[in-house]
Amino acid sequence: MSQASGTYHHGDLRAACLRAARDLLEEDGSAGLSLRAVARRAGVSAAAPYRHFADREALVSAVAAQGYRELAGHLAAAHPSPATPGELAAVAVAYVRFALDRPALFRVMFAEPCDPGSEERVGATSALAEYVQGIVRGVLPGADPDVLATTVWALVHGLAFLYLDGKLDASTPEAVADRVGAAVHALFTAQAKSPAAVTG
Amino acid sequence: MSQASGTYHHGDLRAACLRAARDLLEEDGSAGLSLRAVARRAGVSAAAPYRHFADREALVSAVAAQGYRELAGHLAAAHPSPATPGELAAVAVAYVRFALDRPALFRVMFAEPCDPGSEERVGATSALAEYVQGIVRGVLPGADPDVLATTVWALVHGLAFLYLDGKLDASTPEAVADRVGAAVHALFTAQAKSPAAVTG
DNA sequence: TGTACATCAGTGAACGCGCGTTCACTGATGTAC
DNA sequence: TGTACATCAGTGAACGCGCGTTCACTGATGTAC
Repeated sequence: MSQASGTYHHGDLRAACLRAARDLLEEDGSAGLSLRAVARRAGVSAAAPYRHFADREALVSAVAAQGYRELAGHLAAAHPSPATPGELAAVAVAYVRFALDRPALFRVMFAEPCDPGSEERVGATSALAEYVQGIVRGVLPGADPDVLATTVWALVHGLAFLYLDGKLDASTPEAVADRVGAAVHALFTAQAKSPAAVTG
Repeated sequence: MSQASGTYHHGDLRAACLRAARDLLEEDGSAGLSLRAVARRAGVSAAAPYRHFADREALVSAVAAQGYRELAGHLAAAHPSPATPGELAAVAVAYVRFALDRPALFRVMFAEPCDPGSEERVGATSALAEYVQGIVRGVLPGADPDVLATTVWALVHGLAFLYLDGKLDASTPEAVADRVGAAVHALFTAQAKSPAAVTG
């Protein structure tokens, strides 16, 4: 991914643009994410990115899609196939950590209604949704996986945003992990005892 | 608020600007929210808004603060002082409805880390946080209100975003209310049975 | 009640800026013979 | 192996645009005497 070996003229400009976009995002926020700024940072003329992206929108969608794939990778790394609430909590913590470590990217990923014109982006988001659903199905086979999966996702997603907005204390990784873990456990405790509460 | 009675030259331009900003937001998304567009829509010269807002940032913060106050009002209207999980669920549904009815405003409210320079905005957000905490304290006096309040808030907030992003079916108000209510009940069922799951 | 004056909300022209996008071009790469 | 040619990634100049913001101004309002 970062080898930049297959160079034509300049190198792999498409990858260089995506990298530049990621850097700009974390430095200046989404407002700084312009095609011209990306070209400047990649050391290339303003028109060069048009060889690889149809327009600004396409660049943004590609960045978001990359973010979705990275997020899925991080979740899998936290636990490849969680089967208990505790293991699922570890995945939840990884989700929130991802948001805290790449705040601007995370915001771009969820800032706009998903542009249905970007196949790459649509595919990446639905893959993530199915992945979350699969995890929940593994942890709690009895419940309606669709309903419960979105409930868990909502909880974790909401925690991520509240941390990002400074509403919760994110000063230490431990504090974050404790709170996220406790929240997930609370939900699954309820499910184990009375699944009808969510499925009914 | 919308009486526009105390007119000087043009009317209450400050209120007119806020209204124009709200309209633009829902029509064009946050990208369309420029000072010039607001002035145009209010039927006034491009420089006029500067009599009421220091800069664009101030206008955006004022819009967000107005949103926070409106949201608090909607929650209170759903139930003035919820004391049971069922009543709290009604408030949660109102929260999600607010987001679905004013998607662009909701996104502006939570799009950026709260600018600490805007007293109005900071005040409105912390008032909302305390309000949520107060509700949870009323519903479940035994638990640690801070921890549980943020957990509930996160769940509802996350549901709002997933609906906004089209990840959940928002086609009928009933479907939304059912899912939101079920999610809140799940969390509180767990709390009633084993509060240590969240507080510990 | 009438006049003189201070206040200040809104005007309109102008500034410099960075943006997205286009265009004819250049020059390195890869291919056919 | 060497030459001719097609391809196409990247150039650089240019376009028109809307933006935020400033400035000297105008003219209605409200106040002091």
